[in-house]
Amino acid sequence: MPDDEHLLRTAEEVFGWTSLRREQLLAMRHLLDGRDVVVVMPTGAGKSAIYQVPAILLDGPTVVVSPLIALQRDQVTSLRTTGAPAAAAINSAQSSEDNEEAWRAFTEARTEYLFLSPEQLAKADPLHRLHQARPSLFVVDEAHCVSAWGHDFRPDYLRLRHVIERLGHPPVLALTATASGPVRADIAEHLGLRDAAVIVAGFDRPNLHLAVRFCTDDEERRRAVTDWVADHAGPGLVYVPTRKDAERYAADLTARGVIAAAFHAGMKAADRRRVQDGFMRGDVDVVAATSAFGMGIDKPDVRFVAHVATPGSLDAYYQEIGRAGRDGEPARVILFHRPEDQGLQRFLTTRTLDRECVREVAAAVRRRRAGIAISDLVRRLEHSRRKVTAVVNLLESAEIVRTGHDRVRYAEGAPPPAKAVAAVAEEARRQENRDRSRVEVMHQYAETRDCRRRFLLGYFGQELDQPCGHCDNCDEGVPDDGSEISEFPLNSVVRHEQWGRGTVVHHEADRLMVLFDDLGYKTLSLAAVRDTGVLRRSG
DNA sequence: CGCAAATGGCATAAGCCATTTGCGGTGCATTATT
Repeated sequence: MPDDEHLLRTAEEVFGWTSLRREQLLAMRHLLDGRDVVVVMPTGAGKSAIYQVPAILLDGPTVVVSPLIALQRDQVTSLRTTGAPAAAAINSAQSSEDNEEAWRAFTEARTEYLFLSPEQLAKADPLHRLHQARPSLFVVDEAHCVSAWGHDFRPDYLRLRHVIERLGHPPVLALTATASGPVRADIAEHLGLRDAAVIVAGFDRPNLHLAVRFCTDDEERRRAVTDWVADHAGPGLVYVPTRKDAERYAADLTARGVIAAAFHAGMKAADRRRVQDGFMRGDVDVVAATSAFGMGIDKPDVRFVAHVATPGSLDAYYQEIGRAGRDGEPARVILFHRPEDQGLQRFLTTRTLDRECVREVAAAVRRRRAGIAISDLVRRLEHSRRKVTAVVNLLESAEIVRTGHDRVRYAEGAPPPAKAVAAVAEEARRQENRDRSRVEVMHQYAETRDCRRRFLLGYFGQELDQPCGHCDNCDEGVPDDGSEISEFPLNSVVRHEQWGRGTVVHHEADRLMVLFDDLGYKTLSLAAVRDTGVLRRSG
């Protein structure tokens, strides 16, 4: 029987789905063929189905890496309402008895879907048990976390490629709702995907009206935001840059008669749950939140998402505004912008490299000819696990060390530890520059006079040849000054004499924005480019 | 980098100004104490 029929029949018999979307079917077919797949698809479009169905047809259990325990729980619960085989999660929120029982069921092949954090997979024992169960499918859910968090906050995300290799590289599926070109490449690279099929559904959300309001000082902005929110029907979200602002905006809004609550990672778990449940039920109308709020929130009727200050990248911004208007009804997206906000983002993207720690890790690895496990490094050195892991990751991308299936070894011919520090610092600097350039693009979105949707979609590699007619700049009338720059069309590959290879991502008046492979995003003046001839098309 | 809180200097004293200092976002897992 052909794959499609198998898939469709399983989808209907087990899950009750009478049809599958073209992209879903395509991704599933690749997985059955043993191919790695990256899928970028909006929330609610049925991303989970892409692994849930083939999991049943493939002989062996499915491992799902999920960033939040709450998400793991949601997935297990939702699978249990279907006719699918057993699902379980293993994490620190469960008792060790429950975890042990889950492992037993899994290794005895009584469980089809197992949900885990990347941190679980960084431990030797869980990895060993996983290996024994011979999983036939490896899924990374919310895969943008690999790129967004793996480089510093949750470095075990960058260790997943070794986990995948250890498991014999079963077909890997990376799922996310938001990923620009470089983020997709980052995901594929750091998961060690081989010739992955990349399936990207459209990014456009035409029902969202996009706007930016410029504010000169903080007090003016507070008034503008509270006025605006009080004037607009919820449910809505107000994203703020700090925990303190979350509290303050929630209080200000409450004083204005809005049923509002704060949400940030500094709150007690019980309070967070209360706010989230209240928002889902409709008891809380507006949540003033830091970036902690949102993953796993799938509320269809969010009528607005307002931002106090720009987040660190358009990727993050798109992720956050994507929570508006999922029901397809009109929703408003507005950014209350102050150029000074960039300061915080610059601070947050600054990587303070502990050179001494790098030297110690490098030296410790080098002493062990046979290699050393990260957990042993942590035991020997006076640094946190997170820090040691992040340093190993940096050493690895600077090609000072290599990782086998469980140990880190010094690379043959690599410079000694004292010199390795410089190479690592260089690598860290490159990453910082890329992050900074993304902060800069976010800033340019806020200041653009072009159609905002065109800017946003261009960033994600999707061309919009007409102004959208549904953003503040279009409402004002986008100057039609031939922003087509014919010699460097959108998405064309270019080469700069100093900066190397890049891709054109945006045109505006007499400027073009190019994403360089090594440097990140840069804005170039067309006049200067024409005069000097430093930029050429290449392919 | 930008902002707010803390500190310090002035000196009839209290409070005002200038300067310095500290802080700023995401979660997992683990472990020692109530």
